[in-house]
Amino acid sequence: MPDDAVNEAADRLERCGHRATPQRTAILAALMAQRSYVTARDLHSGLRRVQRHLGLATVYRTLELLVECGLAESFPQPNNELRYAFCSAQHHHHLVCTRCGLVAEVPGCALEPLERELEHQNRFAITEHALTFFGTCQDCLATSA
Amino acid sequence: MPDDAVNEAADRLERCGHRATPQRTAILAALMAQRSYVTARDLHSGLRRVQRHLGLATVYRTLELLVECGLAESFPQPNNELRYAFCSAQHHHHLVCTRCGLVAEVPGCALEPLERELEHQNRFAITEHALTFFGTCQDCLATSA
DNA sequence: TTCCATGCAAACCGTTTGCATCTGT
DNA sequence: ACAGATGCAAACGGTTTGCATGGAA
Repeated sequence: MPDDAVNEAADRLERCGHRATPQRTAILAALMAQRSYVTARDLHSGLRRVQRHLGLATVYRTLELLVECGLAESFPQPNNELRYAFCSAQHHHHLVCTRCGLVAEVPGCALEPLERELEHQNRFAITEHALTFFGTCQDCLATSA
Repeated sequence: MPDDAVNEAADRLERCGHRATPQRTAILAALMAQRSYVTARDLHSGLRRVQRHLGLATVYRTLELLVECGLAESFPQPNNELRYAFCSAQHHHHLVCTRCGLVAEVPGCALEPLERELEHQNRFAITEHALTFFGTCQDCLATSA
């Protein structure tokens, strides 16, 4: 992950009124370096190699902050844990590989006509939606072939 | 909720190789009677009025069973709890009212052309997707007006 | 009789909170 | 000096599990 991308994200954190401390920057960089969505514990154990006294609570608090600032998204799992992925600020959907956990962003949205139709049919004022595609990524397809 | 709908669901449970015990049928009927998605505890405290010794663990185990048989869907919440809703066996999406929690099914799917396009663009074999719309239902719209 | 299902309580585990300490401004 | 941030450990809360009992085939 290039440093300037991390710096840009750290700037956004400050613009939201929060300090970009070394811990937070490290957590942010670690999250941005992931290919798949991860748990707080994943990040914590990875980062402990570098920052020996990093607290797990700090990781949780930072991830919550990142979500609040639109820098991360949380994916509640069926087994009751939260996985996090760095994400861009604009609207997007996700492709999740069910084999390796890779999460890719799909920019843009082609759902608006459908939303208008549903609103009319159901008398429902739609304000947001969540769309995630599950499947197998290119690498995993290659591995299994 | 009409009895025959409950019976039909109970039959499916048996076809999946599980007994339709009085507890399970009661939990199923209670779930089917909900307008919104509920927690295991919600169902448990509601049902205790009728079945005084119903165990919370039985509710959890039954809900897991219903999901397994395609009779219910679980909605992991950001605050780390699971909410459940009865659902039909065929593919559908959901409309969730963020004010009252109502969950409505939207039958059918208009996403297949989009999926084909994404598969091609991203070299990703899509096997499923989850689509939920959030907004305000008719009743809540009326109340706020 | 055998196997599945239940109720109860204890264990589990991811997450949150309290609090003393530390750090940058 | 002050407000925000951190680390540690304890508390929390939803969910799962162990186990003895109960019930249907």
